[in-house]
Amino acid sequence: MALKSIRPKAWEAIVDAAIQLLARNPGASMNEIAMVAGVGRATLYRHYSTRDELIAAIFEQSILETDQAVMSSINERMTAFEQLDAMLRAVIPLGDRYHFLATEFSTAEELHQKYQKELSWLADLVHQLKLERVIAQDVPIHWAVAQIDQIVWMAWREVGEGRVASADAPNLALRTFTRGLA
Amino acid sequence: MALKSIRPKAWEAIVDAAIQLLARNPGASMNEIAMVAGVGRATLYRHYSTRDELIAAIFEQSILETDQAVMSSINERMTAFEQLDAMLRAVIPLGDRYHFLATEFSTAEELHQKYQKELSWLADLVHQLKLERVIAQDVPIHWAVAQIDQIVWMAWREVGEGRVASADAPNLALRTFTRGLA
DNA sequence: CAAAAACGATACATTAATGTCTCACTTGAG
DNA sequence: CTCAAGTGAGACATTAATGTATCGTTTTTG
Repeated sequence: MALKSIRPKAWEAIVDAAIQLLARNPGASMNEIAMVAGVGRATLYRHYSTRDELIAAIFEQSILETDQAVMSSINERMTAFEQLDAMLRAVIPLGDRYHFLATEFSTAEELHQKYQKELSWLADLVHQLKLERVIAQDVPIHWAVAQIDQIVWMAWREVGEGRVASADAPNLALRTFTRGLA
Repeated sequence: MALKSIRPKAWEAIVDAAIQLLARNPGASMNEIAMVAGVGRATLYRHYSTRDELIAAIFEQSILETDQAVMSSINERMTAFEQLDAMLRAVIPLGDRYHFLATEFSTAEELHQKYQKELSWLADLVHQLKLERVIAQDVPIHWAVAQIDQIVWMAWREVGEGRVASADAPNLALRTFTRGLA
């Protein structure tokens, strides 16, 4: 039963293509997505019968992947600072997926709640970073959370454009977040 | 001849509404824009006969306003650091306009060149900030420029959402840029 | 006040995307 | 090999946005 399929399953290719396109251009059409996924438009609709359904699937997938990446790179014995470091290293390569969450696509209530849960995790991390004196007390939590979002997306993009080596990106991001560019 | 019109001219209301909407949602329709501008859809088309034309006008207007705001708040005798400070104070209230530039809307060649000119101004500023030792030498210029873009947009948004006082925003932004959140 | 310009509302053609459906073909499991 | 499931191509209806045109009314200007 193992080694079933050499090439990726259709729905994986579709979700990948959709994330890739929609993260950069939220108006991308189903046609474009199907083409980039290397799949007929009809097939796309067989898997996700509406656009909203596709977006919900992407959302779910994005949360799953980033969550998994973060959780498997973190353990209880780490300081908050070490967790931030690990989190950046794990998540920056998934920058497009991460950014898809940050842009809060659909207005569906269920998705919104899952997203809020993710955000509150980040807010907790920021709170602990304050306790560890990594972050100053007077920085608004929302500001710090937003800054993390932006830096992850920036790092992913700069790597994608070839302006920063992928090995350097997490260091640059962590340093920019804590110490700024000075 | 003075005191001609009490209420703002139509094209101003249109451009304002368009910037406001398109900065948040690049897919906003001409209908929405007209409604928010408090103007009939036909009137919108009388002023800007295509969507692209409207976008070009917004682009031009955004460059004009931000350029003007920056230039009138800066003089030759300032250090680069002081210029950065002044620039943030001047530009953050225009965050939506600024962000409109940063997202590089249309693919028209002429617009792209004007935008590049703006970017190179920023790159120069970053270069001087390095000479003044405000920014570390090993930070990629693109990274610093992108970080300024993001911080301006973040600051404007946080003020708009009421999470940060408008008086605090420029300080927070400047500090985050140079010293990070530590 | 009177002519001219601008406006709102509305109808209309056009275009592009969405979502449905059918049919012929490929592929994989038994 | 054979059958069933999945696929690609494409026709089709529907919907929403774009852009054009007309008409009666309001606003401005001289």
